[in-house]
Amino acid sequence: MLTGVVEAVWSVLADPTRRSVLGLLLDRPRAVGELVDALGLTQPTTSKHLRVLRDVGFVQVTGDGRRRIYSIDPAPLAEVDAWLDPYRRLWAEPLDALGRHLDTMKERER
Amino acid sequence: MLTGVVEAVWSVLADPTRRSVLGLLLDRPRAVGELVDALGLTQPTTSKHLRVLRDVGFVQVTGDGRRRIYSIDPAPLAEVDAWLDPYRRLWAEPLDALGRHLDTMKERER
DNA sequence: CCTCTATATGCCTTGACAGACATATGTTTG
DNA sequence: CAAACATATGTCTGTCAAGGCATATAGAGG
Repeated sequence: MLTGVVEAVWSVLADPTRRSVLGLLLDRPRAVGELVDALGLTQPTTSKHLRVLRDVGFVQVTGDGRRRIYSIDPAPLAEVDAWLDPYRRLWAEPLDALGRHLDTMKERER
Repeated sequence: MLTGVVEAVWSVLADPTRRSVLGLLLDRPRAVGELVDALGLTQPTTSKHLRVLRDVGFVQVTGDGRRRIYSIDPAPLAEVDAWLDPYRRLWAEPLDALGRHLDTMKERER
């Protein structure tokens, strides 16, 4: 429950390349070379993104000989899901929420 | 459904200050001054964050005289929720998903 | 052991962005 | 309308990170 990690989760997801990697790994685990081809980036650049993803716990790596197979780890995404939770009522019962907002605005004085 | 907007949603949420703003507005709509006090930032800096949030649709502003009351708009958050959807099975049925992953790994040949 | 292949790391450049300060815009009140 | 208040915008600076290239590490095969 390190607070710095929570912050990191969002910055990891802020990058579209890394979200693409997660999309590819959602399909199935993949070796680095596959990801390089799919992303159209350099191998070093790809490896660096994988490093970031690994550090924050989005992916796990299992060594298959000289290849490294990366697979997804859902824990950080579950954290995002949890963060979203208190906001869900806003689109779950939109009319109700709107009414509550208007009431709150009237109640304001300061 | 502009693709650039989807990208923007994540970069908006990448900033902890802006996530704090959303948290404050989840409680109730607030004027800029309130947010300045709560965040401990300069008023211009706060206004710039609000500008970003507004541009991407996270907040709406309603003018109450010289004050500007900001309230939350859940649409972009719902987009994040939708993005998360395909990943949810990973922590909804973890054992099942793990088994499927292992199977997929064996299936790999290249 | 030397080479080839697969992946990782170091260094560098460039661009984006958060924050501060100064200032502009707009609104209320006297 | 002038002054005070609330908010917005412009400009500058420092930081950080993404991407490329060069290079280091590590396993596989001859």
